[in-house]
Amino acid sequence: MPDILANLNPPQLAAVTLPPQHALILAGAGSGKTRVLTTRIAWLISTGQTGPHSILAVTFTNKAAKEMLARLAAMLPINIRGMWIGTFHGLCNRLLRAHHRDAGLPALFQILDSADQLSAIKRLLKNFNVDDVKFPPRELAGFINAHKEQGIRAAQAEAYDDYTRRRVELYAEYDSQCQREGVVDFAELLLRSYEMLQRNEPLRHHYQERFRHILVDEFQDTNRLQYAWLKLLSGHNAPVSRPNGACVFAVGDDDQSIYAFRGAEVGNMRDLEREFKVENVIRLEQNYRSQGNILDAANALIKNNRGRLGKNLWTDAGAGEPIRVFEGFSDIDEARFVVDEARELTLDGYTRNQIALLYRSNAQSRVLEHQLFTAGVPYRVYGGLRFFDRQEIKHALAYLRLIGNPDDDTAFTRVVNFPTRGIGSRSIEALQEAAHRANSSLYNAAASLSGKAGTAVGNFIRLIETLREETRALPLPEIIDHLIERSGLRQHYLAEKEGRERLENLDELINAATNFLHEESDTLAAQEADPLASFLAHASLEAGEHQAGEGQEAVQLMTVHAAKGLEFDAVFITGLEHGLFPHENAAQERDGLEEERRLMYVAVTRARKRLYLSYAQTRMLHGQTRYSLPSFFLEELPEALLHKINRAPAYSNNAATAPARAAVSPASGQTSANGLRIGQNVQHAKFGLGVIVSAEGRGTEARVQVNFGAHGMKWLALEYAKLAPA
DNA sequence: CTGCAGCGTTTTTTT
DNA sequence: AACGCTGCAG
Repeated sequence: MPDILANLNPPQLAAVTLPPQHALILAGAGSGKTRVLTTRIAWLISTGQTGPHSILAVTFTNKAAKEMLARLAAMLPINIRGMWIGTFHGLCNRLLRAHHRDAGLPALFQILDSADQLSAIKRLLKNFNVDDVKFPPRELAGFINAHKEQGIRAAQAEAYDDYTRRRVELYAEYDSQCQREGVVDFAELLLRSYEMLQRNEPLRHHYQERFRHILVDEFQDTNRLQYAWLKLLSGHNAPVSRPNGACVFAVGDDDQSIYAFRGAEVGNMRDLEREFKVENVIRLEQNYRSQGNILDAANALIKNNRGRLGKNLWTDAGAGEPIRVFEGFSDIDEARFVVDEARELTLDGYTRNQIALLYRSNAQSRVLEHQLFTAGVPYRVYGGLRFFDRQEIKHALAYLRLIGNPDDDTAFTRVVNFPTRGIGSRSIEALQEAAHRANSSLYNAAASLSGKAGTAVGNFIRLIETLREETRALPLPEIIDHLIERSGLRQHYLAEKEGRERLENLDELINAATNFLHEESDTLAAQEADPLASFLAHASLEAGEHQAGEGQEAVQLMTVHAAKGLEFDAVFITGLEHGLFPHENAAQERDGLEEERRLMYVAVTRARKRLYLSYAQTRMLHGQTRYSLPSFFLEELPEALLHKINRAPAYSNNAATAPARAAVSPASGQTSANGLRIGQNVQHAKFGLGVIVSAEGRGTEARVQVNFGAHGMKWLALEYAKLAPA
């Protein structure tokens, strides 16, 4: 056996070889967190302290789970099949499949992704004649999910006003609709399995006794419910010495908590320490990733946050290069710089895979993509529209879902008239009416209402019945192939102008099913007897990393969120503008700016050798040109670490032009007599530094709109306000 | 019932 | 700029 403990530093070694007890590992960026986690598992098993059967490891993404599995396979000579390694959602799915009866679910229950959930809610509102302006579906979805993530059912939800009372009612109705349809949303997977274990003592004991070691990655991103779930499963109230109950080994970094917006509670780290009586928190502070300047910048930045658990990363790599800062005239100009620079890097020996272009929001990728495309640089965009989110895929899967579970109204409404077969909104409303009255699914209503052939609805029911019959004995990929054909999907996209890519995606779906059968039969122990159900779960829970050109060397584009856990030789953080990064919406949220800062911290710490920070004076946003100030995060970095890059003015003469105004000239034009132009930085006695965003009127009427960053957006009369160009 | 044109709204991040 | 929804003509 290779010495798996070789080359661990002292704190890493201490963490890996900790005797059986609850543990909290505070692991800074690039400190070897994943390595510690996997080595811990390997050590527990290879020293004979425990078997694979007794391990439960939770990660946040499927990718992380896969990577852990791969590393373990390399470290351990044994079969790793018995281990439960996966995301919270994946593991809960597994639990619920195995005990669907105890959980009160049908064997083939299906999983709603966020889009499905939204359409289920829209349907609900329609059924109950609820005004969807007063109760926006998105908001209601957020309300429901937030409650579930705190472990609160509608029955316990607090209704502090009439409006909320109504929302709570709708929450309850939504849950019964899901129950009737045999579907489960993301949060429900967790809450349902939590309640099942809580209610069912034998089952709970079974798993408490089985899992001796529960290991959690990215612990700072767990929500209340996930914490409670871990607590329950570990039987933490029992003393550790007792024969049942597991040791919880949690690894996290409070400075990298960037999912508070969806219910993550950094406070879970403190709670774990207190409630699980963690005796000594182990800190991993040596960073093996970034060079000194980059790390210094990250440390300086994150110091501005309050209430940290405290940690200071260090490296024994040299200082390395300075951090390069670029100010672009426009977003296009910025993108050009980034692409030029990225090309230079490849000439200097950087491989394209090792160059990442990061941004705060997905919309920003467009300009970068355009420049990359123009320059002929291969690139790959992560996130955005996922494979399983594409409409053609969702349509095909909806047919598959209906075959497995006719009560799935979400699937039903999606494809009942796609491709169009003469079932319009009128018929669907009638169906909904009937289903509502009979308290049955749309499918049942349709079947009993128009049992006789000939009607459009009757034909649709017959189509599904036939599909079910014909595919009964077929392997999964052939089922999919068959239904694409028979449902008319293929025909439909064949006729559509832009349909070629969609057809390719449908073919890719068949491939995905084939691959799924091969891969999953190895790893997932094939304990889910029904391949259809498990493939559908896979489609809901997994982003679908099948993207074209995956093998090719390409520059990597992604949001900062998506970059967490990754590292690159060279990183560009783009769009460092006030209002964009930090995002303006963040100011409204509790501790929003601190979360933005952590996001920036994550971004900075992705870089190994070279880091670029860039921003633009003007940017197209929502179809309009916006003028903004540099992000104040830039000011939080020590000047000595930065190297400002200026480019020849001729290079950036393509700034977006703003319409000419009387008192204030457009950005690209000449400066007007009073020295002001749109995009001009100005100084105000009270509000400080700002930038002119727009202007109107002339003479004594002239007013300008100025963005003062933290002081907000102001309209000022030029006659009175003393604005000095800055 | 279908398809299209025009309109308003959007957008933070995602398992 | 892009998408989804509504309203209207065919």
